[in-house]
Amino acid sequence: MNDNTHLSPAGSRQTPASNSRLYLQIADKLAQQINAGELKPGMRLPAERDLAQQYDVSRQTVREALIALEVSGLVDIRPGSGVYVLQEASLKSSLLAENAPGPLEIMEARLLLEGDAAALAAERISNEELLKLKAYLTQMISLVAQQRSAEAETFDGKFHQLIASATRNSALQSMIEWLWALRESSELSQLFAEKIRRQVAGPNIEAHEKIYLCLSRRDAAGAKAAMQSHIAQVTEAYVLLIGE
Amino acid sequence: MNDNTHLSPAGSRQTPASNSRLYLQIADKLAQQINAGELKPGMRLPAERDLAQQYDVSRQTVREALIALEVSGLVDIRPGSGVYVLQEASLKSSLLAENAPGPLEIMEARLLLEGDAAALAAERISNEELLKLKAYLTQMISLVAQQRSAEAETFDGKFHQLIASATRNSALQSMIEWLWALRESSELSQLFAEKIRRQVAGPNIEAHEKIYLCLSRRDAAGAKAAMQSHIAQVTEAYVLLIGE
DNA sequence: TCCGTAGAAGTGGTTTGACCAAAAATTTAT
DNA sequence: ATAAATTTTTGGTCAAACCACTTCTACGGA
Repeated sequence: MNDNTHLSPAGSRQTPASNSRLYLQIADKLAQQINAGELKPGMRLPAERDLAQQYDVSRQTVREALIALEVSGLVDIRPGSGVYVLQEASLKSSLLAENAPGPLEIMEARLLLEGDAAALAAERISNEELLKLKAYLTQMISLVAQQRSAEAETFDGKFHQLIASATRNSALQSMIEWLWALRESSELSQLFAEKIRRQVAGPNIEAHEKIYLCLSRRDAAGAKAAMQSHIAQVTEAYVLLIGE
Repeated sequence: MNDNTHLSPAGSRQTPASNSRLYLQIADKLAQQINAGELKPGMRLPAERDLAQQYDVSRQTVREALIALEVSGLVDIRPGSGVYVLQEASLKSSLLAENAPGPLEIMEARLLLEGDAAALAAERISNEELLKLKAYLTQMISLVAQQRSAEAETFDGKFHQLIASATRNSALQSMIEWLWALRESSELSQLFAEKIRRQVAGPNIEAHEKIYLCLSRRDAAGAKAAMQSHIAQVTEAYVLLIGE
C-alpha cells in the first residue's frame, strides 16, 4: 500500500487543515510540506518542542500530529534522535487519486483473480455447490425480470463469492471478498454501480449463465474465459461512464 | 491495507506489542481485540480515562494509541461522543483470523496472483524500477555467496514487492503484500522457510534472473511463466517437506 | 401522558510543566 | 589522535487541570 496521505478520519471530506482537531491541522500542514518537497526524504524535522513553538500549540499536540504522520508512513520517529521524513513527494496521487484502489484498479484485479478462481473452481466445485449456484442464477433471473435490479445484485455477489469459495483456497477467497468489499466502500464505485443500474436492467444474465455452464462442465479454460469476459464487460461500462 | 494500515513504523519488524513505545503497545493490543472480533464494528470502546486506568498508563498515552488506530482506519474518533470501531474491509483483519490460509493455499494464490502481476509489470515497469530490481538481484547474489541466506531473503521479498508495485495496481499490490505478510505470520510457513533455508543456500538466483530478464525485455508472457515456474518450484519444496 | 428543553454528566481536545531513558554531541583524559 | 566520560538534545511518559461539544436525564409545561 502506498501514498497513505489520508490523515483525516475515514468519512470526513474536509478542506485540508480545516479540521476541528488541532493535531490533525498540524499533521496536515506538515504533510503538505513533505508532499510539496519542502521537507525532503531523510531530512530531520525540527524537535517537537520547536515545532510546538513554531505553530503556537502545545508539545502534546505536535506529538499527536507526528504520530499520525508516522502511522500513515510519511515519517519515521526515532526516540532520542528525531523525526525523519520517509516518503518522497507523491503529488500526482495525493490530489486526484485516492490512497484506496480506484474502481478500475479493483476491476483489473478482479479480472485476474476471479478469472483464475473460476478456472480453479471448475476443477474443484462440488455438485451441491453447483446446485446452489444454479439457485442463485434462478433468483437473479427472476429478480431482473421484476426490475428489482438492486436485489438481483445481491445474488450477483453471492454467485461470485460462491465460486471463490469453490476454489478451496481461503486466501483466494479472502482476497476476492476484500475486492468486493472495497467496491462497496468506495464512493466512486458506488456511483458507477448506481448509474449502471439505471442503464441496464441488472446483472448480465447471459454472462453468468455461461460461467455456470462452464463450471458445470468442469471446463476450467472456458470458465476462466467466461469470467474474464464478464468482468471485462463490466469494466467497459465503467470506462464509458468515465468518458462522459 | 490501508492499511495502510500497519501500526508499527515502516522498517520495524518486531513481535506485536513488543515495541518500546508504550502508545504503540496499547495500539497493538486494541487492534488485536478489534481484529479478533472482541470489539465489534460500531461498538464504542471505553473512554480514554477508563482505558488509561485499565492498561495502567496515562490518558495521554491512550490518546496517542487511539490516534494511531484512527489514522490506520481501525477506529473513528468522535469528539464529545466516543471512539467507535469501524467495520473494516481490510485484509489485515483476517490476518490473525483463526482460519488463516495454510502455506499451500498461500503459495497457490501467489502462483496465480504474482504470475499475473509479473505479466502486467512487464508492460508497465519503468527503467528506474528495472535498475532497482537489478540492484536487489545483485545484493541477493552477493548475500547468497556469503551464505547469508536469511538476509538474502529480505531482498527476495523486496524483489517480489517491487514487481507488484510495478503493476500500477494498488489493489494487486496490497494483496501480494498481504500474502507475504501471511507467510511471515504463519508459524507453519516460517517452519518451512527455516527448513528450506538449511537445505538450499537461499533464494533461487537463476529463477529471479530469468524473471528479471523477461521484465527487462517487456516480455509479459515470459515473465508470467518465469514467475509461476519460480513459485511452483518453491511450492514443490514445501510439498516435499510435508511428505517427510 | 407526552414532549421539549434546560441542566448535568460524559467524552474527546488542548494546555502546562515536569521527569525519564536513550541517542547525539561535547568535553575530557589517555 | 583516540577513547572514555559527561553534557545536551530528543522523544516518551506522566500528571492535573480546563475547554467545547455530545449525550443523557430529569424537570416542567402542554
